[in-house]
Amino acid sequence: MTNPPAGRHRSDIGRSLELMWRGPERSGRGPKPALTLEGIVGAAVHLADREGLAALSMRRVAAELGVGTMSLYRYVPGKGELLDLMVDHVSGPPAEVRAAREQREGRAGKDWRAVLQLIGETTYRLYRAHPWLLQVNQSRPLLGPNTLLGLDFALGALDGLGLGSRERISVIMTLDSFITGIARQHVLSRLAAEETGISDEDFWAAQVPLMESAMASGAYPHVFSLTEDAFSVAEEDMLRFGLTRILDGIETFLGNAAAERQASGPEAGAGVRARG
Amino acid sequence: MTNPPAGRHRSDIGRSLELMWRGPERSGRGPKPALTLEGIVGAAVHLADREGLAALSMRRVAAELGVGTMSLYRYVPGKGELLDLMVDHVSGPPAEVRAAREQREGRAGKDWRAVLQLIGETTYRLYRAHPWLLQVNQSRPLLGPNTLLGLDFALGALDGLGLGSRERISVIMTLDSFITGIARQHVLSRLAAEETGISDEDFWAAQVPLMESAMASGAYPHVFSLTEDAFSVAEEDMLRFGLTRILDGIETFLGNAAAERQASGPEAGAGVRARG
DNA sequence: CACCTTAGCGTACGGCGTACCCAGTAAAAG
DNA sequence: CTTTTACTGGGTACGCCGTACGCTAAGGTG
Repeated sequence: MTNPPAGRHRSDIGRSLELMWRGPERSGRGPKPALTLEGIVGAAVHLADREGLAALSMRRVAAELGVGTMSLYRYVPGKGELLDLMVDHVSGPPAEVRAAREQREGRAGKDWRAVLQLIGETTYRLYRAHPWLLQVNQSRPLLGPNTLLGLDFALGALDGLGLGSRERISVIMTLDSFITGIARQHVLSRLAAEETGISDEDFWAAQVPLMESAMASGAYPHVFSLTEDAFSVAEEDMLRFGLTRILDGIETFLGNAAAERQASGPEAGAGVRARG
Repeated sequence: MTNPPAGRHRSDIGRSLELMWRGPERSGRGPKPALTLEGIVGAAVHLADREGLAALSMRRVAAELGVGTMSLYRYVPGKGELLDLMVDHVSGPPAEVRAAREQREGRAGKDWRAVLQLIGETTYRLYRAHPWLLQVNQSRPLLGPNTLLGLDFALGALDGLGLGSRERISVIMTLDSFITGIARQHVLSRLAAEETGISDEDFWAAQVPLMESAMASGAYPHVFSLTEDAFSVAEEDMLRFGLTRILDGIETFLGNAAAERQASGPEAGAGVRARG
C-alpha cells in the first residue's frame, strides 16, 4: 500500500494544455524562479536534436541548465508533459509558410495544390530537423497554439473548393498521414545509420549473401526480377512522387464532388457548408 | 507518453539476419537448450500484445517463460535483436493474402486496384493487432523471410502494368507510407486512451475551455468555422477515404505512363526497363 | 573415464523517472 | 520592524531497466 499502482509517467492532458496556453501561474510569494518553462523546453529540444531522444533524460536536461534534477519538477509535472511541450514548441508553421499564408488572402480555391504541396514539404522538413518527433509516441495530437496554427493554415488552403468540414479534415489527414509515414521511413533509417555507424550501403551489403540464398529458393520471384537500381530512388524524389500521386487523387476527388454538386443543385452534398 | 528505452541497445544487423534466416547454430556439445528462439520471440510478442511495449523487458519475458533473465542472452544477443525478430515474426502476409496470391496467378495487370486495397487494409489491421510495431523504431526495415514475402506479393500486384522497377517500389512505398501514417495516428490515439484511462470524448472535452479562449483570439478563423462533426469521422472511413485518393492518384499515373509509352515507342519512359 | 564446450543464471553496475522531504528565501501579515 | 507563510532548489532513495561477468553443472567426444 505504500505505492499506488506504479503510475507510469503518462502525460496529464489538462496540465500540459494549461502549460502550453497559459504558462505556469505565479502567485508572488516565495523566492523567484531561477528557470523558465521556455528555457527548459528549449534546452530539452536542443538536447534531443543534438543527441537523440535516447539521451533525453531529466538528469541530462537539468545538467544542461546547471540545476538539480528535481528542480525541473517545479516547472513540469513529468517527462511526458515535457515531451508534449517539446512537440508543440517545434510544431509551428515556420516563417516561410506564414508568409505564404498572408500572400494568399482572398485567393480561395485557386492555388490549393501549391499550398498543400508546400505544407507537405514543410512538414517533411520538420521531421528531418527534429527526428525525435517520430519517436515520441504522441499520445494524441495535443492542440497547442503552434499545432493549431498549422491546422488552421492547412484548412485555409481548402477554402472555396466546396468541401464540407469532414471532407476537409479527411483530405488533411490523408496528406499528413503520408508525410508522416514516409518521413518515418527516411528518418528512422538515417537515425539507425548514425547510431550504429553502419551506412546504407553497408547495410544493404550485409543482406546480400542471405538474399542470394533466398533468391535461389524461388519463393520471391517478383522481388528478384527487380533491377538493381530499384531501391536507389533518392529520398526527395520519393517524397515528390507520393505527394504528386496524392494531390492527383485529391484533384480527382474535387472533380467528382463538383460534378455531383452540379448534378443535384448547389446545396446538396453531405456536410458541405460555406460558413459556420 | 513513455519513451521506451529506445537507447543503448543497438541491434547487430548481421546477427539478426542470421537468426531470422538460419536460426541459431548448434554444435552438439553441452547441455540441451531448454528454450527455442521461436518460443522466446513468441512469448515476447504475446507480452507486447497484451501489455504494451513499455512492459516488454528482458526480465518480464524471462519470467513469462519461467527462466532466469540472463538465459535469454544465450539465444538472442540483446533486446534490439529480439525486437527485430518480433517484427519479422508478425510481418508475414496472413493466410487471407496468401490465398489471394494464388488465386490471381496469371491475371497480371487486371486487378491491381483490388490487390493494393487488400494489402493496404491488411497492413492496417496488422498494426491494429500489434500496436507496438509502430513504437518500435530503432532500425531499418530488416528483410526477414516474412517481410520479404509481403514485398513480393505487393510487387506481384503491379506486374504487367508497364512499370519499371523504381516506379514499382515508389508506388509501394507511397501506399505503405500512407498506411503506416494513418495507422500510427489511430493506434497511438487508442493506446493513449487505454493507458491513461481517458476516453476520446473526455480528451476532446478537456480541450474545449482552452479552445474557446483561443477562438476568441481570432487567430484561427478556419479551424473555428468547422462544423462540430468535423472530427467525428470513423477510423475505417478515414482509411478508406485516403486509400481511395491514393489509388486514384496511382491510376492517373498509370494512365499518364501508358500515354507516354504510346506516344514514343515501347521502350521509352524514364526509368522504365523490362529487365536488367 | 576425463575433457571441454555450452546452458542456465546469480550478482552487480550504471542508468532511468520520480516520491519524499528539508533547508533556505522572499513576499505578505502583524 | 518581526513573524508568518508559500514557495523554490535539490539531496536522497526506491524500484525499475539492459546487460557484463563469471560460476556451476550438464552432456557429447576422446
